[in-house]
Amino acid sequence: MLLTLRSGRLCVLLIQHDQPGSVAWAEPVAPAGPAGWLLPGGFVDGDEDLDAHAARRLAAATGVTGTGHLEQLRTYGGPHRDPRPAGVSVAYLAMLANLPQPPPRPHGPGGRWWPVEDLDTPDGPALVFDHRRIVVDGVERARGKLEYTPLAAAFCEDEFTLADLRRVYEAAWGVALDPPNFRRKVLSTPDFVVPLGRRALPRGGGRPAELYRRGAATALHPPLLRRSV
Amino acid sequence: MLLTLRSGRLCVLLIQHDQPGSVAWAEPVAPAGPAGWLLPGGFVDGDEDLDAHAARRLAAATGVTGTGHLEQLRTYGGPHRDPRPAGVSVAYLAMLANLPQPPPRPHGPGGRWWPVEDLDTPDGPALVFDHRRIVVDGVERARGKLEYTPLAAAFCEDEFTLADLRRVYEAAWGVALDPPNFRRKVLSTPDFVVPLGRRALPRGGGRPAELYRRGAATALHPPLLRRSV
DNA sequence: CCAAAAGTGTTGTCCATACACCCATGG
DNA sequence: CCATGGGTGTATGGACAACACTTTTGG
Repeated sequence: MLLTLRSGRLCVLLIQHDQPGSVAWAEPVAPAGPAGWLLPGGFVDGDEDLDAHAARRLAAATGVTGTGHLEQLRTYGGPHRDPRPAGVSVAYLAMLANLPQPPPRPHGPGGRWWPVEDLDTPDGPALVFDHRRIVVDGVERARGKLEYTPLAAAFCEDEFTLADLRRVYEAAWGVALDPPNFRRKVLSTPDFVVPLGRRALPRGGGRPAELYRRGAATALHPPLLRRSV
Repeated sequence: MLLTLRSGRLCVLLIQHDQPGSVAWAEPVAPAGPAGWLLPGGFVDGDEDLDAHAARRLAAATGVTGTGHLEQLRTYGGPHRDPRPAGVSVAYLAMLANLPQPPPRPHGPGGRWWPVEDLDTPDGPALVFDHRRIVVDGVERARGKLEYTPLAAAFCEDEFTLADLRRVYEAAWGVALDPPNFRRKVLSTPDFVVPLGRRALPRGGGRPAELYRRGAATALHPPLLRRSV
């Protein structure tokens, strides 16, 4: 399951489920079930480490290697989940910087980025099998992890401004954050970001922002809590 | 993977791995590898929901049904993890109130509760395969979830005092908490605990404590953060 | 000069910590 | 009466939200 930020909205990559064939990084099932959208996925050959397998797939699919973030989400299993041979699905969650436009589709069913907020609207995609549940779990995981890990940087390019980082939180949480306070909070969290001493190119009015890259922290102390209740 | 609190210490249930046979709730592998300790586990028959399967196993193993907490931890897979036929292991994590003494062992290899703090000491158990990694992951998951979920109540009996609850945090985190402040924090978190209006039996000096049961909250707002840094 | 975005300063409020103190029980 | 543990009150310090203000760019 791939998450990214596009036009200030948190988006998930879905594959149209209505024709046979496969794309470079996805092996959707043959069109036995109802039409709809599903998550890209495939099968493990059996004797490979799960994390390594997922990383290899992700790299093959997107070309992204060093950047972003990839982690295991959860394992879904049991009967009545999809018409494939009974078994379990180990879902992985990837967070990536804005990929170049719609993803490549050499041949086979089309894929596109869907804003997660559109999933439950009439115009949104209908997810087949238990994939809606997986997407909900993944989005909730990402939203939660933004609070206490430096995950937000995975949604940014290697060099980013604090406004870029703030927009990740705003998009994922659907809130507006106060820029001055956000800046102080991030800079006061040790090893969250590292200043590069350079500035971004100005773009249409406004003072150019300083550039940062991700720091070495694996957890945020203190966490950056979302205003709840 | 079963966690509980025994004598104020966080403990994990391990099975001795040195003789064939099986116990009611565990099916350890035949003694092909080195001697040591492993987590109880078994095999899924294929067509059952993973969560339901884990819950059924847990109930069969301990007799515990309504209380405690059970959740999926992570899936571990790939080669070189253990001599069993290649495949993946879906680890589940259960948190339970103090079970009656060492767990039952009708026949087969022995099991016992090990304090997690002893795992890396010379006197501690040597874990085989990748089970040490699983235990570390599970303990860390439990420690983290105490902060932002009402998980601590799962380690207590159905009716408990705030001191019982506090001792869960103290054991899991290895810190001492200030009883007055802990009390205020818990009571000010909506739906964390519900007062019963009764008191526990006094036990050897000291004022009897009020009794509580778990509330309906699924997440703590605000979280009960451990003092870090 | 004006608008827009980045960044700094300031202040009031809230909350957690630390600790003094009171309550209820057993010996 | 004392020791022990449960429960309440309270002052102080730190953190954060809100917002005024300065800086630096494009038009």
